[in-house]
Amino acid sequence: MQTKSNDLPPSGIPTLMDVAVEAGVSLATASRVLNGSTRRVADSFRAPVLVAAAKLGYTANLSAQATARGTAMVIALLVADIADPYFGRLAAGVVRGADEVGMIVTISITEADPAREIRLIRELRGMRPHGLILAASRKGEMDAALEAELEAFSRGGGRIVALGPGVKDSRTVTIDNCGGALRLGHTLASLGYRRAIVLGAAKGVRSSDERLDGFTKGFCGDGGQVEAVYHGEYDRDSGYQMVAEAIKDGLEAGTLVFGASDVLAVGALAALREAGRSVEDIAVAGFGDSSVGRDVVPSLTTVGIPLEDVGYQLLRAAVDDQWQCEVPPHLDVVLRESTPRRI
Amino acid sequence: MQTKSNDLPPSGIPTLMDVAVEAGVSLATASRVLNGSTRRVADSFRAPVLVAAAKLGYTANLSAQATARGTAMVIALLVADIADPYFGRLAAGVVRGADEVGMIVTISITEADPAREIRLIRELRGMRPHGLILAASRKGEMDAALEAELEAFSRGGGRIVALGPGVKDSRTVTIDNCGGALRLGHTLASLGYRRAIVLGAAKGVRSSDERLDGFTKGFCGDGGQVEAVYHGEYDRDSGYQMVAEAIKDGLEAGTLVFGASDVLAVGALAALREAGRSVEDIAVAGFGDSSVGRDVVPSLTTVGIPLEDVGYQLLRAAVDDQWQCEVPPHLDVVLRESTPRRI
DNA sequence: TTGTAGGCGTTATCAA
DNA sequence: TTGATAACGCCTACAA
Repeated sequence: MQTKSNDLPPSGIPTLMDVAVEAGVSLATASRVLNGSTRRVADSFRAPVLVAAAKLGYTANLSAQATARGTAMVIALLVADIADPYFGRLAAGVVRGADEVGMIVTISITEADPAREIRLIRELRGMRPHGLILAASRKGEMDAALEAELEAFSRGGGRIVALGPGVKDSRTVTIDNCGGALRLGHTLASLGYRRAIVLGAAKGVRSSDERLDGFTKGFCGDGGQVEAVYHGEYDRDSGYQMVAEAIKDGLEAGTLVFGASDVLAVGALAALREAGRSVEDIAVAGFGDSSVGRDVVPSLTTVGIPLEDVGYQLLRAAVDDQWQCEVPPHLDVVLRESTPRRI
Repeated sequence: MQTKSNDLPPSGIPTLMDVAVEAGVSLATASRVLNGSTRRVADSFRAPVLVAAAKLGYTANLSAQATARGTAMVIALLVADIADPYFGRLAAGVVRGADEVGMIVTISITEADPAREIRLIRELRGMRPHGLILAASRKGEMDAALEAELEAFSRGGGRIVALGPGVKDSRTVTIDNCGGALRLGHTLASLGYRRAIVLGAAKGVRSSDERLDGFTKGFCGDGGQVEAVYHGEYDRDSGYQMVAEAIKDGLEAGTLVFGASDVLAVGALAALREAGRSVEDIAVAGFGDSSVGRDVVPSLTTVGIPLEDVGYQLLRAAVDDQWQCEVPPHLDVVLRESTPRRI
């Protein structure tokens, strides 16, 4: 039919060349009509190409496209643990946004291990992704090796987006931990609470520090007093332990327990229940509004984080050409049964 | 220093060529030592290449590699909703396995929408991924269009892995819903329960049907009796509604409520609590062992699914050359407070 | 064992 | 506007 003989894709998958031949146009023309180009092509050429592509079931080879363009339509997302619903919700927002702009999201798990994170970035870099989203909660300072790796990525034209400040060469999206916790402290003080103990992750974990600080500001600024600060890990058992210890230390009736994360608060609830102390006696509040807070008994007062929105913002930061730092989303206090009114 | 002048990577990112020049060897040699090849190269050549690569911070361009090889070191994972911890845990297993073999995982969300799923597969196909993992719970039969899309992928040399049977040209990994539910029914009957009502998702959702069937077999085979079957959605509110209705229909003391999923059971628990009925009166059991079951009060009896292992198996099925169907992992019954002994 | 050269599927430059 | 043709970065027969 044409000069070239192959009519059916020889190797299984039709290529742009197959389409061009089938449509009787040049490779360049086929490329222009099928894959976004600024240049216009006459309808008399455009139509047959479209027809041929549809008939052959053509799909652009993204790898080839990426090699030719020098960058792939890929966003690499790094989280600490995708089994954790916190990161799951975040990832959902990222993927939704990526879908809107025709990007593909790869996902990698750092396990909160800096060395691992570096290795992953190095591997990922090989894909020449359009953007790199760092959402693994980082403890402490940036490693020099990490910085070098990021610098290399950025020098290659990739965009770096970080959840939380402190990453060089990056656009940053923030969660207003401090503000949310402050409002929580304020609200609870206004409910009549005057004494509190607070539970955080290890010292130096930023989100924990911010939440503890914010809570303290809000609570104390309104007449409350923080009587003890415990540090552990961000997990349920740790919350349990810390409160068990607090009980041993002697916990006055009417005290409020604030956990810097919902899992901490849930652990606290369990410890209190086991010790036979009710919410009328010792109240509990958490942070994050993970789904468990709704189903636990008593249901948990907490601060909601619109994680999916945050994920979406992270993605926009990665793809928008003229992006500018938005104000972090407002975090709402969610009052439930675990903090009954005291006055 | 060499014939070619460029010593520093001109465009930002060093290429294999840069490494070869720096090391004073041919492109082919550099390729062989850096990127896996069966051929051996003398140490006197290997060393300088390694040094040069390290010095330049070389990373293979995965896209170029993929175009050259015709297939990318990528596994495309499709789930219904990554914000759902169920899929989150599954994804964690997939990613862990992928990491072991140096593969990258892309993640896409079907929202349980078949049309969307087809579109996604079509897009993904362009990446020439090594494998495609279909883990979005499918309701009903396979669409012909989907089948065509999968066939095209498979014809191009890609491997298809599905969670649950019914997908053509695919390797299948199964969750033993029926067996797990059967054991649960059996166990509860042996605890003294004799009457039950069961809560499922919509008729036709396979996992729900299997769990309901299995439970019924186990429970009735052991002297129990299923008195009513309710169908709704796989979510908490639906569980709440169905039980609220059941209460209206009249729920005898001593009855057991089995929800085909933990979220259903948690909703059931809430409805019972609101109606002032305790676990001593009406017991509840779920399926899946999602984390909420541990923290809810009373804690929830359920069947554990090792979802991360399942994810890992899915990945192995995608990458192992001589894979063979393994027996599905054993699901353990997890007895907790929501089903106190009746005898 | 090493190097040369052609090919992978696209894009982009530059004449026509 | 269209169409050759040279990149893009890498792999791999094939020849040395």
